[in-house]
Amino acid sequence: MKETITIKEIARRLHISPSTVSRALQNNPRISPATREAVHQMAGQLKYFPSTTARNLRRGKTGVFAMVLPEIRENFFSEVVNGVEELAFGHQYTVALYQSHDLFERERQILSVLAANQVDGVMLSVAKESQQFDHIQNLLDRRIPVVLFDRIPPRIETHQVGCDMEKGAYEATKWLASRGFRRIALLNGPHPLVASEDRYRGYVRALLEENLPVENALIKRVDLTPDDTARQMAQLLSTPHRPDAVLAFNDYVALDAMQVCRKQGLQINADISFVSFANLPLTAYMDHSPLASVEQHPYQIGRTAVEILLSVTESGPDESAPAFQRVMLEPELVVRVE
Amino acid sequence: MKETITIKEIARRLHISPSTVSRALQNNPRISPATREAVHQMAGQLKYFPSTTARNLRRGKTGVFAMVLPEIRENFFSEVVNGVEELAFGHQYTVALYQSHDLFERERQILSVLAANQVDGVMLSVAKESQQFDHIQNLLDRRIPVVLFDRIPPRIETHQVGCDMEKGAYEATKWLASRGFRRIALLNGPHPLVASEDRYRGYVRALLEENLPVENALIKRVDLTPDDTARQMAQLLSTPHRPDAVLAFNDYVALDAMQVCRKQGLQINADISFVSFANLPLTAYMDHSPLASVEQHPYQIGRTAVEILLSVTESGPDESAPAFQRVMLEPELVVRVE
DNA sequence: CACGGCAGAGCAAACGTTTGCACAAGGAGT
DNA sequence: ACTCCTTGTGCAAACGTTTGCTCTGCCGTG
Repeated sequence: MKETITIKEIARRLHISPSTVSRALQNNPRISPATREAVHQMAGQLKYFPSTTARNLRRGKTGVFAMVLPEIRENFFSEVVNGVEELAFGHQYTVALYQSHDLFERERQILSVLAANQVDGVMLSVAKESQQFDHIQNLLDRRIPVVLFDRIPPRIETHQVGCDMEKGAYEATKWLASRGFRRIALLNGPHPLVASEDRYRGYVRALLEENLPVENALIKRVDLTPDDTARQMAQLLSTPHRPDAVLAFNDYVALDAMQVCRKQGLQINADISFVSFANLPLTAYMDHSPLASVEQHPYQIGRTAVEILLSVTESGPDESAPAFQRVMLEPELVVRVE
Repeated sequence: MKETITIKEIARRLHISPSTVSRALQNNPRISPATREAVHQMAGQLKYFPSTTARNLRRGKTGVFAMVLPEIRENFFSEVVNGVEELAFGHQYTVALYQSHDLFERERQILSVLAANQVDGVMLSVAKESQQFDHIQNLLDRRIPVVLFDRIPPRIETHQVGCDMEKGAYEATKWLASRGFRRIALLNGPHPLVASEDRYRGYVRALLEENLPVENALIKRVDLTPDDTARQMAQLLSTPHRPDAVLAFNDYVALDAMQVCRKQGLQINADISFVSFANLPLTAYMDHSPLASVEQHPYQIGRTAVEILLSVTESGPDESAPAFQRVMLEPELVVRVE
């Protein structure tokens, strides 16, 4: 009973042509104020909504930005999405969400769907499994703009936005040193992640500057599962001189590690202290949270990613200047008041 | 240089008609195996991907389910999204994400965009501000299926999926009573939310069953902001006989309330205990978490919402039987080991 | 009076698919 | 030899917009 009402319908009722209606709705100056007004009124009266699909087909755009990330439930990522949605919605773009669950195969599948759907842009944080990146190149070959964020694989020529974790690790380590800690351990992330290397470099740079020794026994890598974190932390504690402070890959790792310490009877922030990355809001509620955390500004990362996509989509398609944008946000060391 | 390659292109190269190509790609039995094979091969070779936009226009579908919720960063909601994405992706649907930030006006805006975009289905958890629901009815009038989840407003004739919070509150309260607590307070949510009423009824029912008095002084409503929670909790503590246990609207409220108690020198789980809703994973890391929490199975809620949408979209459009589905999941009281 | 220009509006093609119907050729049944 | 299916394919319209071009008056200028 409810016929979808189109531009043609409006035209029919007003005894004018569809093209005139279209132009009137776009406030094209070539249409007389009188007709324009009439069209707008009729459109309102009939509750006309333009068909986005038809428009997309005509314009060769979909109005969709895709967001591909490992796990939406991780606070960091949902905060990124928060920023993305905010800005994208303001510019009439739809945000399509996809989770890789940190699985390479799933990531590949997702990107191939995106290629088919011809989205206008993709924001991607790669799965920790991913070691090979043809699937990304594939999108680029199809002229779909890609912004890599946070987890940025090497050697892909495209836009990126991240937070300078080398600096974050450096500052965190320096801060620990300035508070008198001498045996600072690093509970780092898995190897494939560039973010792990960044943290490592910052950590080492700070230690050297502070004339503290860099000891292999104090540096562990975890695969980001709670089990492995527990294992590695236990190892740290079993060394002859156990660390008096730990720089953890992120808050989740820190929390898991702290559990281990507690179980071994250590008092957090007294016997051993933690600093980590991410600044989870919930740690504020804890009795013994990490002393400090490196804020990565995920909301801002999300906004920036969208800004980049908007700038390449809205402006001319090519400009013959590829000019990939690479934004590196400044981290911020947030010290908790104890 | 990279021409988008279409069905016509394949047709041209094979000297057949576009319609034949289209049918061949759909494995239509009317096409001979030979041509079908040739088409598939050519498609693969040219890396052909069908234009989803064109197809959608033709079919009058978009292949998009929209997800509208207050805040993605709230663990409960991101867990729902997790379930939604999982199932939707498996059925080749795109999940479009929108946040209302608990603002009615924003919610209205979003739903009107969705009406225009002609999404194939909407999953909605209303903003806590929303008191009036014409915007939802609007979608329904446009024949867009709507599934309301978690925050379900009254008097809207459409699909719903929620978790029985009356029962959850009842069991939580009974459990507290069984542990010997006698002055059990309720830190409830805001009035407009049906969920608040459900909790209230369950709470009262349990108290009556246990022959405990229902005291207005022990029942407070918060607007879900930390400030207000702090205010209401302080009031609870200032009553002559302060409560020995608190049933909180959700974990966030519980955590904020616990902060207040701590500041007043009360020992959590000794002087005063908490039970709440949501079962945030992070509370597991806390030294003093709520004693128990009512798990609402958000992941399952998400899956169920998508199942409903799939059932109404995939099957015939109308069947002349409106038959709205209403699913009520069983909550689960999760008791923490201390 | 002729001509150029301009304002306002319409025609029709295009975007890439899908699909009802028509069509051709061949084989089988009468 | 005639019709009548069957099988495989093509024609063309449709989905709802957008947009380059054309067309018709009309006004002002020379």
